[in-house]
Amino acid sequence: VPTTGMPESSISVDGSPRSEEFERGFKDHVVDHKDVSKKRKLLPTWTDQVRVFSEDGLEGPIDDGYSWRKYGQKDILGAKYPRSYYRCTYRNVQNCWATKQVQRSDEDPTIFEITYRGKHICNQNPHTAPAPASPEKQEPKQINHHNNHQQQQQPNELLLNFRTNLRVNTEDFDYKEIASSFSFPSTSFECMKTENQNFPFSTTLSNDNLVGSFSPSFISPATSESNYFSVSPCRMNNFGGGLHNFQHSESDLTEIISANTSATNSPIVDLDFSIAPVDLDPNFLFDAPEFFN
DNA sequence: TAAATTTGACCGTC
DNA sequence: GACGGTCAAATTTA
Repeated sequence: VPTTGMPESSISVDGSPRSEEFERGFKDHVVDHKDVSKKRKLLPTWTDQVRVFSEDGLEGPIDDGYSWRKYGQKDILGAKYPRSYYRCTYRNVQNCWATKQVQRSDEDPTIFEITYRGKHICNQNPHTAPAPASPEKQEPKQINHHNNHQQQQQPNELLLNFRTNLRVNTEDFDYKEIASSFSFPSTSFECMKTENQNFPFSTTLSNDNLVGSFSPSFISPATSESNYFSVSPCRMNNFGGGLHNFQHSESDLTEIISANTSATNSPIVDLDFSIAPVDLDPNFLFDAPEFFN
């Protein structure tokens, strides 16, 4: 299959199509593949980790609010389970280029790592999105939602998700780009601080390696199972939702943050998730206007 | 019958 | 050449 004219060429840095690029990509079917590759790398990318409880009998519907169409599956070297590739159902209709990859964890098959790439620009109604039949048939949906202006979730739906899933959220973002222009939302910080005792972020992200800004306890909390960070989903929503829009990374920094919403070691979950998400703090600083596209 | 999924092939990167 | 990501024809599902 010739890949010329691949519409990915129209993807802008933040995952949103730029009209002129879009038109050019379709009219001329001219693609600079190097350019495509660069832009792919620049797409905002973040990762969620989701645990599915099969024992509670709730296999779904668990939905992240968007409609996805599977377009591929690959066996990954060194991984027990194949990786599935999904794109937005409305890719062609609404030119929404959001994609995600679902990889089942080797260590714990109930955990799915979902890597999102690109932001949804489609105008789909989250509550009319078709629900997956089961976590086995289709990947589980993450419990935390990177809420932005396009995605909201009803409390009932959240409740269902929390009952069915265990966790989680990770973020990878371009510290290089945000380091000088970005400050954490004060509200989220405050939440995390009070809730997690000592939120270990430095408010100045200025090192070559962002992970270095985290305390060991942040990366490897004293939980029994794994490297997950216990924090309420509501906080992670704010935190992640704020951050993932700023991922323009060419570095592949991954797994910076994980939230553990396990019923066994995070009893605060049920208390917290009903709290309405807090809007981005007005002090949140942006340098790049295209963040808002 | 339209939409979604499966799956082998293709392509770019390393 | 190996690997990961994507395409699209074939197949399945609703």
